[in-house]
Amino acid sequence: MARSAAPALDRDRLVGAAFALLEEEGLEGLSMRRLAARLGVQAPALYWHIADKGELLGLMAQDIYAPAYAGVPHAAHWRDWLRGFGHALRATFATHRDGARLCASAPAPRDRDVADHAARIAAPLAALGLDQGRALAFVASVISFALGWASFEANGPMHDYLDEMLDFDESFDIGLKALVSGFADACPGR
Amino acid sequence: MARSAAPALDRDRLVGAAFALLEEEGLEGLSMRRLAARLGVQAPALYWHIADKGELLGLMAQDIYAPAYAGVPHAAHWRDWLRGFGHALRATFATHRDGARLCASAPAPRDRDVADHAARIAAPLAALGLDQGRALAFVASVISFALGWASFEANGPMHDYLDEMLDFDESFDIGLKALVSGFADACPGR
DNA sequence: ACCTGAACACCGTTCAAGT
DNA sequence: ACCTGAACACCGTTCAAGT
Repeated sequence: MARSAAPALDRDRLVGAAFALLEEEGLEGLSMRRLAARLGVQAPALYWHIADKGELLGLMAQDIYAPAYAGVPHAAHWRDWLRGFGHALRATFATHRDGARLCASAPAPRDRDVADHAARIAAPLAALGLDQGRALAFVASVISFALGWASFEANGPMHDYLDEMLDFDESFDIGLKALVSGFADACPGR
Repeated sequence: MARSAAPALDRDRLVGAAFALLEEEGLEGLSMRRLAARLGVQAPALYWHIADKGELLGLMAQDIYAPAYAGVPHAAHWRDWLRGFGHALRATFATHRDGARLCASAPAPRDRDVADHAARIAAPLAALGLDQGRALAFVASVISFALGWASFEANGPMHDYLDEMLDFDESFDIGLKALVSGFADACPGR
């Protein structure tokens, strides 16, 4: 009953090593060949487990976004939830080197059930009384802002000067607060 | 008095051809070798006119941003100016294929006088009564939002679904309005 | 089922050498 | 001053072949 040896690789080991490589070398250093070398394997071996580099980036992006959704503290109002989500996004982008750039360049997942995905994303806001249309629009706005801010902070055209002039954390907070409280105008009633 | 022939290349021709190539092939197709081929020249010739690909991307990013600043309609209030700027940014990102991705990935210019640059950016808002600190923070927020929105729209994790659910132009407008009107809270007095 | 070896069609960049 | 030829050190990906 000798079973054959377990495969050396699987998707989890692959993605894990990719994150380690990203941390050490940054996004430009994240090549399939280097990843293979770190795993003690030849580059083509990776293609048994994933279709192409785009899929790898997509898996990594999911792992970056996931804790942001999971990490939003309980909120009594959808505005509080959005603010919490914005801060969680900023934190998760900061956790991984080049995290925002990776998420911006990762292709959208192919096979995912997008309707289901969108429903899950809108769910926390729907539970707080927001219709799905507005919920998605607001979430999209907050993600865009956080994503854009991280890109801008990393290498925007006036980074050097802003670095002296501005507290990035505080200014992000101001922008996020403004964005979310401004959503009130787009909501009837309250 | 026979003068030597004019050089075949200069920075303007180079950047112009780069934009044409970008339009046809997208950001992944914008390689130094293809650019050289389109100009009827060998790749190393490009390096006489620019230091590296980063500099080329930086020049292109400037040409993308510039009309956004120039195209903001006259405004009586800094909030109107910011909204106009946001729409101008969205328009200019849409004008060039992969415009936002290019701007997000272009390295910051090296030699520029950043203090002067920032002062010029803040100037229209300063003329409308805003202090430079807030002016920069607000401009940074609007750029981040527009940049992030364009990235998100291009290949965000829920693009396919949003495409059916959401009018991107309208939702951008809602987000921009929310952001700008929310800045009132960060301003004392009015 | 899972991985290797060799190859294909590319990159950005450097540098001596030509004119 | 401006450009070529040849090279270096890489890429992502495919595919027959091995085990």
